[in-house]
Amino acid sequence: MPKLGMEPIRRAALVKATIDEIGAAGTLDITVSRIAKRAGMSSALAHHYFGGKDQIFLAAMRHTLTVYGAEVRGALAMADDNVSRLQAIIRAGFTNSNFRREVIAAWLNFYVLAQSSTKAQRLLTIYQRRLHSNLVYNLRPLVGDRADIVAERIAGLIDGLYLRHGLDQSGDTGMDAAEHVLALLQAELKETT
Amino acid sequence: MPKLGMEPIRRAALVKATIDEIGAAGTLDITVSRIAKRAGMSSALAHHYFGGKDQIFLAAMRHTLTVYGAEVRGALAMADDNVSRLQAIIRAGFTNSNFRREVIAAWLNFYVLAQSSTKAQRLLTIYQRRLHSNLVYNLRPLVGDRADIVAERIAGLIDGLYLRHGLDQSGDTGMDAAEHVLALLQAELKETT
DNA sequence: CTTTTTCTTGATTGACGAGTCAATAAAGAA
DNA sequence: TTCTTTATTGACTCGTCAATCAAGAAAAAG
Repeated sequence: MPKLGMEPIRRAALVKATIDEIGAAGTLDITVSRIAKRAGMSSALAHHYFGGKDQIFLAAMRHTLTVYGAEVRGALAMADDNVSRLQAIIRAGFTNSNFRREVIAAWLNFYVLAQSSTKAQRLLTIYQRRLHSNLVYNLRPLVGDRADIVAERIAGLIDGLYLRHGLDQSGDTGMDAAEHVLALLQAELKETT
Repeated sequence: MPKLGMEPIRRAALVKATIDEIGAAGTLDITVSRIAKRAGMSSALAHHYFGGKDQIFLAAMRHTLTVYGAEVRGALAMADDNVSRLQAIIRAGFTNSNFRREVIAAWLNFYVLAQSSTKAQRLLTIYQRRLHSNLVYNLRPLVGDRADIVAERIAGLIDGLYLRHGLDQSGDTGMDAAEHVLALLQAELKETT
């Protein structure tokens, strides 16, 4: 009973299933069959729509990055001065939709994938550059020349907290983590007064 | 030409080869055969001495952690006040022996492994606890109640910079990264005066 | 000079998984 | 109705790899 226009639905289902499966396994070492089963279809169909495992992973990564990007843009729209824009950027990384076990596991594994896949690396670099330039743009008026280095530091802490949260079985919420980064921001702002 | 007492030599060679292979591949998705070949022996011998792939990985991880631990202890021995002890702890993570491509790749992959292997997680937790308590112990006299939270922040930044350096093809040296963390330390110390 | 212990590997097994293919089925077009 | 396009899967191929095994070779023990 083939209904037409299945492609986008299947693709979306597979992307979601991929992230969930990575989250459940904690690894990229998962089979196409399992992903397909989780998405409610045969592995052959997954191959039909995506061509291969790599491309499924890439699509999942692209999706994760897109969701994150949208979150940032949305948060930025509601802030009007530099400080609150910076806070918005930081907070966006720790919203409930991003800061979930599966999503964090996916991020971590995308970092690993980026070590061996040029395409994955390219995607990750885009994210990093966007974050960096967003930060620098809003930091410049506040800390001048130190903007670049402060941005590096903030981005580093964000990534580090993500990494640690992956293992953390304590009830640390995303907001707790965000507070760490916001505190760093405050300290850095005070530094240049 | 079997010389006696090969076991420790073979084991060490395999551990080193494992880290190098992970570094070269950027993944844990490497074969026992390749590791063995890199260490100059047959895969059968690798199995003979270690029993299985998991145990090879665990041994490599244990080794990495041990090297790091020794580095910290050595640095601590040469510092006498709290601030310089803190600086020593931080710098130890970024020495040339630790902050090399292969080693960073290995760390990153051990983080991933820890998501699916209880044994790996246990090892990583030990490292994290040791770092945390080292930091807190020396921070307490300086920042009082904030010690715990500041330690968390410093550890997070360290891990984050590691993570980012894995991809970074810029010529960022370990010392550049260490400076970031030391700057955070300074800012936090100033905060509580 | 046997016998035992340690070291070593080539060959093999058995499982698993990515990707392909041929076949089926429904929907729309002609 | 017949043809074409889209959707879908079970079965199969082909390769890879972890793990095992049987056998050889050299040192040490007796």
